[in-house]
Amino acid sequence: MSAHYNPEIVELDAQQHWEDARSFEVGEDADKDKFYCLTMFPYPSGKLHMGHVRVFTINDVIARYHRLQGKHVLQPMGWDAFGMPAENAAIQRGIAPAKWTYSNIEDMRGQLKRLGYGYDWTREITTCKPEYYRWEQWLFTRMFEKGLVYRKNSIVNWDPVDQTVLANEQVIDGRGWRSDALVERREIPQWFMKITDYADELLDGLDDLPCWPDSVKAMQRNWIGRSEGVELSFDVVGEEESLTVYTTRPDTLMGVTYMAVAAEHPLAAKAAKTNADVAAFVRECQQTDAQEATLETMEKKGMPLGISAIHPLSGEEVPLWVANFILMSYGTGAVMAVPGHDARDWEFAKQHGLPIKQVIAPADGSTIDIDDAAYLEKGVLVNSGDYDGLDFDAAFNAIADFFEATGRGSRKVNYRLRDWGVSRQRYWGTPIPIIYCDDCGAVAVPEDQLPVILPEDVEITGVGSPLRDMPEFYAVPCPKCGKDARRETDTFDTFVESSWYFARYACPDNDAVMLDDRAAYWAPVDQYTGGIEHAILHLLYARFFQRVMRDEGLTDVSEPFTNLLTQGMVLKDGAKMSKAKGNTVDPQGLIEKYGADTVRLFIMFAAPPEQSLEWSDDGVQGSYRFLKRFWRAVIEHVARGPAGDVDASALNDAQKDLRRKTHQTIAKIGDDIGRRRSFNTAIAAAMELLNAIIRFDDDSDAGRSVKRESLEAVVVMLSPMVPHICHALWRELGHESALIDQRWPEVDKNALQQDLVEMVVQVNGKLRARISVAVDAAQNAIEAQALADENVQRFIDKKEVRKVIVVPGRLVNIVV
RNA sequence: GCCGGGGUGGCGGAACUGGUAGACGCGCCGGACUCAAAAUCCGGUUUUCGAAAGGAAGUGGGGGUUCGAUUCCCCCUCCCGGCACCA
Repeated sequence: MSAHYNPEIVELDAQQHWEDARSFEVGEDADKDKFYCLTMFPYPSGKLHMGHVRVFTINDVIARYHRLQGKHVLQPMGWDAFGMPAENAAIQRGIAPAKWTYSNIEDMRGQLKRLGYGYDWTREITTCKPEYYRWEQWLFTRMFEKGLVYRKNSIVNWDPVDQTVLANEQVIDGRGWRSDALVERREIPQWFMKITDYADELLDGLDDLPCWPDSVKAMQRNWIGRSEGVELSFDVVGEEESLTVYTTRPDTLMGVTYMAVAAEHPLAAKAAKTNADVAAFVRECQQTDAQEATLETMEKKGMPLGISAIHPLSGEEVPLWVANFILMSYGTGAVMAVPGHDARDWEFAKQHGLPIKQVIAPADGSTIDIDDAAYLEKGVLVNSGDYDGLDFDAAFNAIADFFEATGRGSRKVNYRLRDWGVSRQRYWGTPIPIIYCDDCGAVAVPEDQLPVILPEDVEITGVGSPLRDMPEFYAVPCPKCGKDARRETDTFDTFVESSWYFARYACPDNDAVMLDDRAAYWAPVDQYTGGIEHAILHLLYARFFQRVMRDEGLTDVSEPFTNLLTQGMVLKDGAKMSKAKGNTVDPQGLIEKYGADTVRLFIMFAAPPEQSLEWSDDGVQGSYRFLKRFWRAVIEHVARGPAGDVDASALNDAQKDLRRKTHQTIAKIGDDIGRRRSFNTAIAAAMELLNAIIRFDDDSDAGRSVKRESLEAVVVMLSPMVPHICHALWRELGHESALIDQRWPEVDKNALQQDLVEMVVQVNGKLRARISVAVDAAQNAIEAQALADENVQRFIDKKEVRKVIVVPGRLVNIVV
């Protein structure tokens, strides 16, 4: 083998070996300990970017590490192939979305292979193919039969010029990205999945996920937003129907001084008919996009409707307002306002001169001024008639009981989580398997007529969906009565495909059922790796779908992902890489220049996986330099002739030191990768060991055998990160069998033993000396040695020693 | 606005359970090799005072708990992710 490191030769050779040996194709073997190791599959945008390289490398390292631990590892790959970019490419370049997508997949598959990832390509999934999406159409029809899906009106971003529904991303500062027209909120009928039926289970299930990051669990908990409160109704003067509101603070009920409804609320619409100002205000509210962040950050505005509600306890009239920050989609679209004890209500009241009433006082008897700020804590009721003096719990129950007894309200558990709207008015997605019949209503497409195939040969104009202009697609007979009917032309949200693909990798070729026995073998995913940006939506939808599949009898598993790793972004010059900023780094060029191993090594070394990673071309150089040193170290060692096994009983001190370092490093790297997932420190430890090996200049038989043991350990331990060079060096070290089939080295505990240990001596917490003590030294002996130190004495300076703290093996702190 | 995360040398980062701040790498400085350069190798590198020994300061800012805080608590600030139609 060449004395010179040539990454291209080394890498293509290793990849050829893995392909010939089918190293990564796995079947189901009940006797083996399975490990299902998965990344969030990519959208086939055309070219791999550094974010992809990062997440796939992290996962490949974990997969290869577990394989070295003797696990039966499955690492599949596929394509999240439906979505907007394909339509945009079609508009801009006139290529049909399907053609563009399939060509991108070809390119990206080639790039993935060049990076040496250990995928079982026989299980590849492409979501835009009918053999994949037919099963989510089928599951949807099952959900339809069970009442788990329904149709209702909901708000979309409407571009009045392009006559098109816009994605939030296509709304820039409230205007359509292509037309520049002010976006309007518009209500259209859409399909929803009842994820709220599973709200409690999705919430409680988080407790069964000890290996998920706490931050992700916290975000999901807050997103589900379970709260316990009371739903109660206020009569409205001159209206038959009362106004229902939900509150988690019924104890503040006597502090209600006004009420507010959303612009889309029926009462606002009714007032608008007779009040031009209200009509104008409601119109103004609708001249904005539908994003929550927009609603929450815009200036809080409101207008009195000229209608009053009757306070259910006091009988007083309170004014009814319409406000731009009330969400029709959350709760009942109406709120009772308690400006004394709610920050937003307080601000709104101040702004519009509405009264502020204190009805809660601090429990400790202190006084507050409700005119300065709302008092948000729970306390004791005041100015609340019969309820005065009660604390939160007592007041909650007394008021809830009162309303339940009078039939005007009830205790209610409420969720922030809303049902999942899955309809998209787009072409490039899975057709929703529904047919509308004038007589039979919405009818699910029968199983024997699935899949509903999306026509791929279409022209995309950017105005509406082409499916709406294709009678050959939408004109169908009603499956129930046979009358002329119309097929649904909306498609699914692409989150539907990504909510179950992980299960389908087990049996991608089964055309009879959605999931089979092989899915039972592989589920759940043992390790799931993906971007933190998916912490809520994708991961929550996938957890929901897993339960829907379970309740359909397709699996016994409730939680799809056992361990979750959320990796950070790749930055350049402190900003996310983007074409617009011109700060992208193309992985392809770097692979050609340095090879895949250098890129993989740098990306794993530059930052811990959860943190954002700052790209550095100089850092890549450094990784390349390290691999060259690594190569040379092994080649030079081998060139000096054979080395036998280590005889641990016949080593000198320097040989013992290198052996100790070797076995300490084996323990550290195993812990860093296996438990801590701290790949950057694992690589640092390997670098340190290699530095020690190179410095170790001992050509005796014993010296060479110790060195060989160390080098072999480094080769095996670095192989998850840089598999190609390690494959070659393992051969170089004289092994017949391939590295991919080896096991992780074992720690020799005897090699770890040492006689002396360095301890730090502090005086009043400040470092003053280092002492070398016997490992088994008694505490008072250590104290005596520390006190005897010259510099320590200087700082004690004849002051009285009040206390000595000894932390065995670490430090002595002398307090004077 | 709300929820979650982050801020440590010139730079990326390390310090895992409250116990040596700056491992490892980059960059830079000096040296070796070379006609020269690249590559490679050796040494140095938080700031500051000092010839040195050895001090002082220091982990976004302010306060607190502790013998001891990058680590725990409170307040503030800046940056990043998510907010339901980007994926």
